[in-house]
Amino acid sequence: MSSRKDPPPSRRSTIYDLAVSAGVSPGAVSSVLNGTWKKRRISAATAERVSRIAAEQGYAPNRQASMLRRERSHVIGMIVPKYDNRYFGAIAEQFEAMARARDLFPVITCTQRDPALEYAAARELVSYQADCLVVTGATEPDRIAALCAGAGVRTINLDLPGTQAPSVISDNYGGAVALTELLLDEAAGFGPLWFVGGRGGDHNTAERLRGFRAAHASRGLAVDETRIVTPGYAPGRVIARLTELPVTGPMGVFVNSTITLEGLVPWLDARLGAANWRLGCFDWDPFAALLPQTIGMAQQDVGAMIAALFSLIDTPPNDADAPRRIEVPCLLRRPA
Amino acid sequence: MSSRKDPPPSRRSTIYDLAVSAGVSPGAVSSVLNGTWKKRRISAATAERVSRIAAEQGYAPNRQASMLRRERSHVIGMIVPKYDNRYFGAIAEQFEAMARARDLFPVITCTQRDPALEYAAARELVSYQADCLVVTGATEPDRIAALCAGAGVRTINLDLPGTQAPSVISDNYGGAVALTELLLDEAAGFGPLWFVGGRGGDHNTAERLRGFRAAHASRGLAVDETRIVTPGYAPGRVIARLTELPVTGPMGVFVNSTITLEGLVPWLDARLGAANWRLGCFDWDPFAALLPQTIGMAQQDVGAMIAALFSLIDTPPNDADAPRRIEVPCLLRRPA
DNA sequence: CTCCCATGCTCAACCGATATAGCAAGATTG
DNA sequence: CAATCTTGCTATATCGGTTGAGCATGGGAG
Repeated sequence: MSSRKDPPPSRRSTIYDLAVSAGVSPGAVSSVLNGTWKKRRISAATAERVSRIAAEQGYAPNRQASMLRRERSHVIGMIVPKYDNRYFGAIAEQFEAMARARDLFPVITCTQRDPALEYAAARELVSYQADCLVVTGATEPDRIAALCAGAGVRTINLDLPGTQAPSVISDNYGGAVALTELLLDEAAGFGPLWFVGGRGGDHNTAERLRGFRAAHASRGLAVDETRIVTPGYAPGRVIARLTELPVTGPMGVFVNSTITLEGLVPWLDARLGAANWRLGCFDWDPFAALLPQTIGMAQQDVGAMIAALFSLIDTPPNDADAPRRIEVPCLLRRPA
Repeated sequence: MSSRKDPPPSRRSTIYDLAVSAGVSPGAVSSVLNGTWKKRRISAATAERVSRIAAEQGYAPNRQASMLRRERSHVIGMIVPKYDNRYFGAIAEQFEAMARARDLFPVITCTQRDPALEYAAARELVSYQADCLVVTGATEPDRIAALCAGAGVRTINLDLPGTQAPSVISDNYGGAVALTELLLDEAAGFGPLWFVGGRGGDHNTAERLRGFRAAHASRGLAVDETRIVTPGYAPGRVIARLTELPVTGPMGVFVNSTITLEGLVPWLDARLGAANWRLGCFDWDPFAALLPQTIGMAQQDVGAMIAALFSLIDTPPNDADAPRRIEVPCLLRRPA
């Protein structure tokens, strides 16, 4: 029959309830449920009985109490700017999966590219006793690193590097060289290349621009400096700047993010006609890859980046004075 | 000079440290920092002094300790299937933003469309004492609702409805009617429409199919049952099924998700040629909207859905026996 | 001058799990 | 048969905030 009505339905059960049901002490219950029972010399029979009763009552341990007492919380935090593109989406998904595989509890929070929110979110995650915080694409990673250092929380930067903590980033330079060379090959008839999107001060944009220039230099080609347009990633700002410039005729464009591309495509189609421009984009999107103008996309290797990230997390930071920087090569994707 | 070396750098400071620094009791510090100091008759002067010292020492409260003692944790959990499309990305972002605006701590976890992981993640969030759990696009929402009911945690279903808890979903029927009518208008020359993607048993697919049929019926058109292909959302399975069918000539396709579409586009382009097919898609993606074959997209109104979700969260569930279902109209988007 | 109340705090008992120290009973050894 | 070891547990302090109860002090009323 249904013995489902026995436990008080209002409050969730604790190890004390289980202890009463099982006729043992709360300490014994605790050690059974957290797997330390062999070390604590609880008999297999008792362990089995307690586990069974816990399962029957649908017991779920109170992590707050557990974390309060334990040394490490097993929470691993991540802040991420947005979920509106495949790159950060993949980062979040794979980070979660790898964290779970290590029995860590991942807490990801999205900061909307807002520096104040980035900092506030980092504070929150410190309050939640995260053992480690992964700072993704942050505008001021070092400020967050300082905050966490004060609280004894490890930080690792992802996507954009910092100087106070180890960083895992893409080889933006190499990816940009490859993408630029592809554009120079395939969009040769579309005039000197444009470089569109990103912030000038931003490390990734600077590196990609360096690659863009290097690819030109290696072919003895000059870069048209008036065609470098980096007023930010937001399409609105990019288009506003482009509108001020004499944009006519065929265009070959190195687009610095899918976010920028999203607004750029309809604008260029309207301005030039669909046949009169070609693009290469840093970052990959499956539908953007299918656009007739797309020549190639530099896909950041999220799998390798997250693997590198966890290799840093797993190995203790033996030299505090030399924050490492790991650069992961990009994958150049071309339409099928 | 730098008084930064005074506190022990190893451990983070607690209210007890602050109490010593400020010359008051830990209880007073607590009430100052959590805003209950007026009610507890702490003087403004003391409150200010304590706050200042806390800020100076970079104090961050231990949420675990706080949650352990408090009645409500202020944690609000969400499980979400994937981050690889705009729909769930927008859901996650807007959920976070609204939760934060209410001073709740959102914890979102991604379950990879895996029923076992959905259940495990829900258990975890119960262990983290979430006050409320939002179950998004779950295959077995009622199983999770039962789990949470046993622990006294409220649940609300999102995207896919359940019977044990209130649900906020799109008006899939209405959206499908509108999208089908658009296809019947604009892809009239492409033969009887196909309906591709989704699981037959899935509530959303069933509703969209109902809308698809209704739009045909209202024009006196017959639906070709052999052209309804719903072996799941994964492009691989859809293409495998299509490959068995006599797919030739022009096609007009109602695509049941951007995930399906992602694999379908290159396949149809290769099979039919880019000019010989048209699509309407349930769910929106900015780049998919730019494909030359796209006639329209039914965009689920995430803003309205999340608003409805929080209206349910904010209002107590007065009638436990009648779980409400809120259906939010979709937005029909057409290429510019 | 006493009574009463408001003010501004302190005290201490929690919340639930963890971990160290230790106790009782039986098995083994000399 | 005492001494020692092993087994299988219990008792309890602790993690860091929170919160109801309560204790001084000072001002005003009677």
